[in-house]
Amino acid sequence: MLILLAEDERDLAELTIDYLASENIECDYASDGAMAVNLIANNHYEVIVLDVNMPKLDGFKVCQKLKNQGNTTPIIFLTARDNLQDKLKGFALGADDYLSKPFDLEELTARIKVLAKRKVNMPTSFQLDTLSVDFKQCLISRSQRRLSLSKTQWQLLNLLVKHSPNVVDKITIEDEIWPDQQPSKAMLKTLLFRLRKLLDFDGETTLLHTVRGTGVALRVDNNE
Amino acid sequence: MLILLAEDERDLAELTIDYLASENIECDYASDGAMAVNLIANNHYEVIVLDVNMPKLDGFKVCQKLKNQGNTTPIIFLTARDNLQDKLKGFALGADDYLSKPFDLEELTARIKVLAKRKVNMPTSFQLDTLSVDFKQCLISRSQRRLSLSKTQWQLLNLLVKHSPNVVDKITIEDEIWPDQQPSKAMLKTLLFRLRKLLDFDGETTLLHTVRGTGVALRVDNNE
DNA sequence: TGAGTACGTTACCTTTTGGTAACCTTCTGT
DNA sequence: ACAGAAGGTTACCAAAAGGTAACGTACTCA
Repeated sequence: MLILLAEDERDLAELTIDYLASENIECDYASDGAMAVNLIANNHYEVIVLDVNMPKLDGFKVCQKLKNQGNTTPIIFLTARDNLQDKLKGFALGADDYLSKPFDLEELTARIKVLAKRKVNMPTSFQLDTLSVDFKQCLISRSQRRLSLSKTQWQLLNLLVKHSPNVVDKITIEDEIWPDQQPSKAMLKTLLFRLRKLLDFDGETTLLHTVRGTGVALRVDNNE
Repeated sequence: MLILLAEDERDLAELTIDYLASENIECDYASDGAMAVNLIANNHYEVIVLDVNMPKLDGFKVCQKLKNQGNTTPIIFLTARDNLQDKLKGFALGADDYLSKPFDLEELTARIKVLAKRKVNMPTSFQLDTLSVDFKQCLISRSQRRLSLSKTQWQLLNLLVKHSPNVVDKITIEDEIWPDQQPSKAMLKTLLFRLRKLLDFDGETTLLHTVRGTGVALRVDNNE
């Protein structure tokens, strides 16, 4: 699970990030409001933890901005002051939860998990040529024909879809699918081969294009 | 908006009810856990506020009971003790929020409103193919045939219904059903096997679909 | 107290997978 | 044109995932 932590006290942030990591919650980190807005614009977080007091843009402003953009990611505010007015302001702005510092890391974790559990959205379906994919349902078909992918194949496809029609380079793929350590170079070759066999059969247009020396792209390519 | 307040201190309860009324939140009131369970069975509340310390059945027990029945109404715990262990226990049981006494009525109001807002109104009944389920009454049948599920089976079914027709990840299921500690991996297998035996018998369409490497989905799947 | 149920565990078997090596084929720089 | 590199294809095997059955313990309820 990936969340965003926006908090200007570095020590506290570091401590928090370490603790959350041990609970399998990965953190992106912003040390001020502007950075937070930026990260949020470019990433998908399951929960956003916002310190109220931050340089550049305070937590309230960040929250307001998100809500104005129609962003519905759950937000937890952190505040140094145990100030009722602040809390109410936070809730009025659409906060989903509120913690006063000092807080227990375990409690933060519990609250993050509660919020994450109820959220849903992700890019769910994708169409390209005669290929259609629904990641939520884990359904995929090419020209009406239902296909069945293995877990790793889904991962790879997901990556390709996310970047389509751009090229995803081999390193990126390897890091994503085998985060622990490098597989033999043959592995990717084989994985790709197997996925290709499933997607690009018979008379179908080729969708999985190798870019020699770089990586792979998922797209329709009329002239080649 | 109608909520349930379960709290054994009459004075506090009265005060709270009055205040909430001024905010257009109507309260049903239970002075002990057993009464709370009773009221919940016969009414529909948008939020349930549970005191942890109550005669008959304490707040935790009430919560557990609800979750076992597949009830998903948001729950806020109240506790006299500002005790982290209690909080964590509450969250583990599926609490959505937690307030320590003494609390500000305005804060309680704010939190109630937050929870009510995002409530997704789990439909009380669900139909799919020849399967029909009524969560409120805990009734389930397939092709007119009445089935009887255990509480864990209800929990699982509830989860599956909530996500249907999407795939529910094995991890999600395990976290939901055995929040405390990881069961042996065989447990889910067996649970699923048993539920499947109940739901997908004889000539009925398969509704419980395993997605290898990922999880399970409850849906009709015509072409596979 | 005793039958019945729920549920955790273990064991066994089948199917699917993920990794590897070996061997082609195509491309590229010199 | 040729050597090497990059990529494609295949076959093989061990491990993982899943389905099924059976067993024992604990709990429930009369």
